[in-house]
Formats: sequence, C-alpha cells, structure tokens
Amino acid sequence: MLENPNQIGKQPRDSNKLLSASPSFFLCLTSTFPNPAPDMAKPKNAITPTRSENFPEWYQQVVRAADLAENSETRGCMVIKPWGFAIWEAIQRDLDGRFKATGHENAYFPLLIPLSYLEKEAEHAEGFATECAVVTHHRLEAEKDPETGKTKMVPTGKLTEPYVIRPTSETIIGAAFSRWTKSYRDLPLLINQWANVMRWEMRPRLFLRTAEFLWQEGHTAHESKKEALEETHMIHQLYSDALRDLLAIPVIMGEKTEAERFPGAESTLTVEAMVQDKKAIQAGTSHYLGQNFAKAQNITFVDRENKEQHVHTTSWGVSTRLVGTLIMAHSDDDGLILPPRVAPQQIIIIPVTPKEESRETIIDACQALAVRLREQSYGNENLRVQVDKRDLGGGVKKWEWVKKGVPLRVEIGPRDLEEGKICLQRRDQAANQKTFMEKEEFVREVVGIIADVHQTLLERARDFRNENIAECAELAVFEKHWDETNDNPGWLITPWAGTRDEEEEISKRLKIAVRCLPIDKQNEPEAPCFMTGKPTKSRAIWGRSY
RNA sequence: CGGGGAGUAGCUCAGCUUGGUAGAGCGCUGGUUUUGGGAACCAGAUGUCGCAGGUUCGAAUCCUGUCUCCCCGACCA
Repeated sequence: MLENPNQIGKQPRDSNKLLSASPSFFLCLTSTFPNPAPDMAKPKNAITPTRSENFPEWYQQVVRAADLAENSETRGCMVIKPWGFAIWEAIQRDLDGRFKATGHENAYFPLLIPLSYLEKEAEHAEGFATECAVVTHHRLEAEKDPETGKTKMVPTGKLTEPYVIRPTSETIIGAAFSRWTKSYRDLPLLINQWANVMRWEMRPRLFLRTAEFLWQEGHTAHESKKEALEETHMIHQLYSDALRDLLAIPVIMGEKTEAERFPGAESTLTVEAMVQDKKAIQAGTSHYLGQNFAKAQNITFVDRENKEQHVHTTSWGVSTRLVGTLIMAHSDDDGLILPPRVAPQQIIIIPVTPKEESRETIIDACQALAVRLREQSYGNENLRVQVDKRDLGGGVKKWEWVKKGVPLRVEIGPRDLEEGKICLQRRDQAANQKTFMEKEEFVREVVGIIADVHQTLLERARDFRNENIAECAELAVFEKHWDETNDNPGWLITPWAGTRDEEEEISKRLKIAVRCLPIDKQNEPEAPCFMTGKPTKSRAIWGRSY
C-alpha cells in the first residue's frame, strides 16, 4: 500500500519526459508494461514531497495528512477541522489564563465597524484600506428568472453608511473606551476579546494568512505613556514565554522599525520565530499606540490634578497563524509533530491483538493504563490519552497517529502483557524507533517523558535557528547573501543606523526586510552600520518572511 | 493586482490537440485469508467533468464570461 498512490501513476509520465523525443515509443512501452514499476517500495516518508524537495507543498500535505483544515468554498477562508481546532483551543486556554492572571477581562465587540470609524485615524485607515470587506446592503429580495425559472437573491436595502468587516478592532473598541473612561479611577482599562477578523489577503495560505482568521486582540488604556509602555512590554514577554512553554518555539523579542510598524502605532514590539525553511514569522505583536487613537476618537479622562487628558492605548494579538508557525517549526517528513501542551491527544495507546483469544484482555489492559495515565497532569491539565480500539491494521493506526503528530504512542501486545511491559514510541524520534519499558516504570516516568519531548523540540528549534543566524558587517557580504544564487538564506544580524528611507531603499532592492531590532542587542559595542558606516550600538535582524 | 499553472469519483490524476454521451490507481463497502504492523485476493458502490452562457444533431473536449485553488511577484499588525 502506498501513502501517496499517485507515485505509481506518476511513474510513466516521468519516463515520458525522459523519452520525450518519441511519444509513440512511450505508448508502446506502457501498453506492453502497464505497470512499469511493480516493485515500487513504499515511500520512506509519510509526506510527499519532503521539506527539502518542496517546502510550501510539504506544508500543505502535512496540514492535510494531519486533518487539520481544508480550503472552503469561500475565497481565502478555511474550514478548521476538529484536530486543528483542538490545537487552537489549547492555545486559547493557556493564553486566556495568562491574560486573566495579569488583570485583563474578556469582552466582545461588533464584527461590523461603521466606515466612518475607520476614517478617524488616517494612518490606520490607509494601512488597512486595500484589504477590507465592505457590507453595503441589509436585505435580499427573491427574483425569479423568467426564462430559467430559477430564483435569484438580489441585494436590496442599500445602507446609508457602509460597514467594514473588522480587520482589527481599534476603532470600534476605541469608541467604547471613549464612553467608559471618565476619571483616572477608571484606568487602566484592560480588555481582551477573542474574535474572528477579516483581511482580504491577496495570497492566502492555510493558517498562515487566511482572509478570515481567529485571534485575540487585547486593548488597553492607561493614564501615562510609561504605564502603557509597561503594558506592551509585559505582554511582549508573556507572548515570548507562552511560545516557549506551550509551543516549544523560541522567539527573538524585538521592536519593529518605523517602516514595519502597525499603522497608527508609536511603537510595535514583535516576537519573531524562524521556521524550517529559514523564513521568519511574526508570531505575535504588541503595540504602543500613544495618544493617536485617543485623540482621533476622543478618549479622555480627568487626571489626578483635575485636568482633562487623552489616554495612552495599547493593542496586542496572536492569531491562528500560531498553528501554522508550530507546523513549520517542528514537523518532519512523516507529518505533524505536536508540542505536547497543545496536542489534542498526548498519548495514543494501540492494542496489538494478533490472537483473538487474548484480544479482550489486551484491550482491557490498555484502557486500565489509560485511566491511570489520565490521573496525572502535565502543564496544569490532566494527560489526554486515547485508546485506539478501531478494527484496523496496526500499521495503519500507527501511521495515522504519526501523521497527526501525537507525542507518544504506546503499544501493548500479548507478549508485553505477559512481561508487564509496554512498547513506547516518541514522535520526536524516528517513526520506527521503539523502546520497551516496564509498565509501572512508564506510569511513573510518563510526565517526565512528555516534558522531555517538549524540551527536545524546543532545543532542536533553537539550535536550528542559531545555526542559521549569521553576523554581517559589510554591505558586499550582505548583498551576496540575498542574491539569487543563495536560494534558502538564513537571517543576518548587522550593525544598523539607517533611516527609514535607507531601509526602504535596501529592502526594495534586495527584497529583504528588517525583521526586528532585538531588544537585548540595542546597546552593543559601537560598530559602523553595514550600510551607512555611521557608528551605532544598535543591531538589526534581516530575513525573508511569511 | 501582474505573470504562470490547474479545476474530471473522497484523494492523485488520464481523457481534451483530431466533439459521439466518462476511466485508472489508491481510498470506501461486503466477503475470505492474514496480522507486533502502513496486508492479499474476490465482489461492489461512487461523477449534471468548477459555474454560467454560446457554437453544434451532439460538448469533459471548441468559444466567451465568471469563480476557486496552487506557484512566482507586488502587498501583508
């Protein structure tokens, strides 16, 4: 059996290419040997193509093999399937806890934003103008086509003011804030909402950039710049911690340059992750909005000296893009690898039942083991354990769970049962690697083993990233690094003192951008900027990105 | 939004150039045999050929429009 059956089908076409000079010869060949490669070995890997063969295609195949999501009939929008949604739910549970622990409250604001709200902050409006879906009508009328007899629904009831489907909610939340803040005693106002937003992206990709996506957006208002900045830094750290502890993704914490900032923000903090094709992903952001939105929307309060002031606001968010990030950060050529904290199932127990007479005993033993494992907890949640009792071949089940990325697979067969052992397979190790353990020992050690899977993924990702960041001090070296001959370049870190114009010039020319100014590298020994030669203590990280 | 490719069974695709009423493999269902492994054999089900028009006696095939997906680019908190 072949995981990717089209390999057989592709065989003759590939030969055809080789023999392209003589199509008739090819026809003759195939009719004589209808199956030119009958001994096709099963693929070494569950996913075709591999990461090195074609990374974007590999990504899509992983998403499909793991049954995470699929494209829908709505342009640019995906259907998130149960296995994929459970990952998002795990991310939500964790982050929601962290937000509440730091004093934030959840609320919900409308999906539709009056067009005039978006116009209030000019820079913000411009930033999102090209990707807004607009609602212009509020009813449909049935019209029968006199020829075909088919009923068509025609929009009528034109709205006097159109609504925009929120691409982000600063403006409508700001409008609420302006009603809610009267006195310094109302501050800080710390609000989060879990919501969907819509950005009419030109080039959608499952999880990474879809037209509609799920996210959380925090919005806060403060008395002073200092307090608001503290909030953005606190959230910045919170995101970094969550990515490390939940998704096993190491990030670089940094600040965006002016050119890369959120439209309307005074400063934008980012956590940047590197995935396995060495591209960067902005995995989370935290913005200090200054008084820009407060002034545009009249969000004021009376301060401790009885003077009316504008609040200082922040906004911050992470989205379902995190799911795409974790797929690309950890998965291998056998499919998804899930960090245990977000795995919908952390342990799959597969009963091995070659003999009918011992079948029931083995299944009972598996279920008894599952019950004992579920009593234990990891990351403040009980272990998620499932016994796969389906009447399918053992190999089929095994590979399904490999592709779905379950951290641990446990098998119990008649021999194991007799010896009081289990067979353990870890998703962070090769698919055929097995470890036999005393069952009691496994029950004792399981939480440690799971934690070790997490740690292995984190270290692997960190090593990969560190190996693919190079220091660069010269423009010539920099230019060479990004030219066509280097088709998969890693990140560069450079001394940087360029202006916005200088940054835009080099970005355009070399198709490269500053990912961030890493916050722990803004006070380095003075060195000449690689582009302008001006002495600087600042460093910038450059890379291609999603 | 520009360039390229593609939409035919659940999946991967063949058929289209030279119009004649739809195929393969895998998957699925049933049966038999297997089984520490991504099984073998037998039998079976599944498609208004992306959608809408047009040309034609006849369209998966030709023409026009449209929608969607993929790749590259521009764009992207």
